[in-house]
Amino acid sequence: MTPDKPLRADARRNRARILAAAEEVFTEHGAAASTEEVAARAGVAIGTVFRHFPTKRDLLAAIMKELRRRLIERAGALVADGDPATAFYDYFGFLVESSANIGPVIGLLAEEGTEIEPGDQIMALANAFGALLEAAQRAGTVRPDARLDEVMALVAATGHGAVAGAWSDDLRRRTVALVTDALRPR
Amino acid sequence: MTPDKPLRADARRNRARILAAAEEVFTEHGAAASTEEVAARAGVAIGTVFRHFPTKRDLLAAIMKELRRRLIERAGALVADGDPATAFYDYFGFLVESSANIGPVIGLLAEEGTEIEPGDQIMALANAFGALLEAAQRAGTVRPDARLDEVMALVAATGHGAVAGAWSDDLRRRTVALVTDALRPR
DNA sequence: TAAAAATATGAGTCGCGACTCATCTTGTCA
DNA sequence: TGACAAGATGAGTCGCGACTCATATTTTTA
Repeated sequence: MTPDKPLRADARRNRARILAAAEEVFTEHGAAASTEEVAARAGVAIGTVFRHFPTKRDLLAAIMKELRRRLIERAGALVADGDPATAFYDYFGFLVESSANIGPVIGLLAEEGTEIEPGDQIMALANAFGALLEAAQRAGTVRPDARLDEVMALVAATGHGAVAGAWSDDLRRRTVALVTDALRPR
Repeated sequence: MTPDKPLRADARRNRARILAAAEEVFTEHGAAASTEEVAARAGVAIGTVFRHFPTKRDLLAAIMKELRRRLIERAGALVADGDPATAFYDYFGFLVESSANIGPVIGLLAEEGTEIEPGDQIMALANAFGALLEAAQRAGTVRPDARLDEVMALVAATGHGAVAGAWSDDLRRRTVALVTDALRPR
């Protein structure tokens, strides 16, 4: 992987700027924002954006990949040195909040129909989250019959709701509390 | 309200056809589907669509209004002659399933930024749902501290998740069960 | 039933946004 | 430092989809 020739210095810098700008722009205006705006925000000509990401989809995919990497990293950190009894719930809340970033992007991608990535990153995320879940179940803070797919569905749902519905911080907190309550043992 | 002159017979028929076609098309392909496709499906020229709904947004709004009307109607029916102990949960499930229709439409509308309707229909829905909630709380099947806004947030969340994530029927059922579990008294 | 009014038609306009390419600029390396 | 290749530039192309309007058709009404 990544045996690609090393980029020239300015190219590397521009690529990073574009990614950062794109994340901002798409988070603000949704994935329908124009590539031109990304270029402007990055302080770069539009041709440069297309040199690095031949397609708008490629650009979106790159952002998603980066976001997922961060999510997985965080999960890894929690697995390594979080308190098993609470790490799961911490991560749950973290994921829901992150959805505010991922949400709009996923939205359009889903609408456009095609799949983005050959799932190994998704698998990595699922594995990490699964580890947190099991640890919490062993620690007795999550009901033992809760399955990973259900829990992930809950995260996705709550995240989407938080994004689409523009919930207040307070409402989001209470809703997450209610949802995670469903996962606690009786 | 609606003091509008009576439409000509063919106009009334076409308007209905367009609405039906639009609901189908937007449900299938999301709100990004073209107006031309709606016209084709309705068996009508594109100009006719724009005569009835001067803007694509108007068309979407009309569909939303119709959907909401149905939701409210159903709630009213349940308030009138459902079992208070279970009607709330029935309606919860009904709403989540309906989201499969509403979801994509809401999505784009939210993304486009503007509000759709001066909320009285929303209020009517909230009131009806609130009545079901209170009845269930009196009947002791919903925890007394659950607030209406939280419950609506849960519905929205689960609905969105179900749409965006393309959950299987089974997964959706289990997830709804998990969520509604959070609402049962301990 | 014939004029008048309402409605339907669909080719055409317009703007926008993804993507290209001929040309210019800059980093790299001997 | 010079020359060459990698990269940057941005005006221009292309397609698509929302919306218009002159003309044709249908319903209504007197």
